[in-house]
Amino acid sequence: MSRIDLLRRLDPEELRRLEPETPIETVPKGALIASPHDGRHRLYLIKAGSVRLYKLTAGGKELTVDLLGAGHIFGEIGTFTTGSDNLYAEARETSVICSIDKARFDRLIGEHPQLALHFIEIVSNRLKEVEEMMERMAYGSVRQRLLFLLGKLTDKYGTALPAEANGGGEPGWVRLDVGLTHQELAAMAGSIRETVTDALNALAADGIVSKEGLRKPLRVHRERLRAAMEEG
DNA sequence: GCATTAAGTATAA
DNA sequence: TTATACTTAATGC
Repeated sequence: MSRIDLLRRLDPEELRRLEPETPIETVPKGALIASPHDGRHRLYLIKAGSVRLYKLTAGGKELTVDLLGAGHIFGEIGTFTTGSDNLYAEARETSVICSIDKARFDRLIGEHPQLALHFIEIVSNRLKEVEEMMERMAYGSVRQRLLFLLGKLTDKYGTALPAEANGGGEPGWVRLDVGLTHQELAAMAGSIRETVTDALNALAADGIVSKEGLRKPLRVHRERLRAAMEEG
């Protein structure tokens, strides 16, 4: 959702100057990077790896809100935020995270006003995406919601698969290498595991997705997925 | 192995 | 569609 590197617009010289001021740390898989309780109001930039953002539901369960990869940003500084409050951020794999505090962010914005515009752009895109999600969630069937979710995830994390890599040598497949269980997909799509299992199997029967194997990445056929979403 | 977790199925509500 | 429950498959210790 925020697949834009906030700082990429700075010239290399600026970045070098900023380097010593923005702590870069390597966090191991499974580590908590930020939580609502740590009181660390910072903006985080993912240099490498991937991060899962989640919040706790009333029932105490974790609800995955978003998955982020290299170049994405998240966090909250002062009154600016890239998402809702009460978010936990967990490293899904060993990741390199760089963070910036409010004072430094403010100064950066002062020195590079274009960064503020860029920041707004990122937040706007996110808002747009969330509204689209709400619409789908409210009016679509589980199949539709799942298609939408898979589409989003595929756009963000899909890696194109060469035609030869597939059984029939068919082109157009994309590998979706997110370690999400049916359980998690269900929570994200507002359904339950069993229904997602069925829906996913139905999609597989329709040739929209295909399984590489149990507990292996899913493959998604972008065009057919788009077409299936059109069908309402 | 044995326990734990994920996924697949079945059946009732 | 969802809830409940049971089976089967993988994975980690």
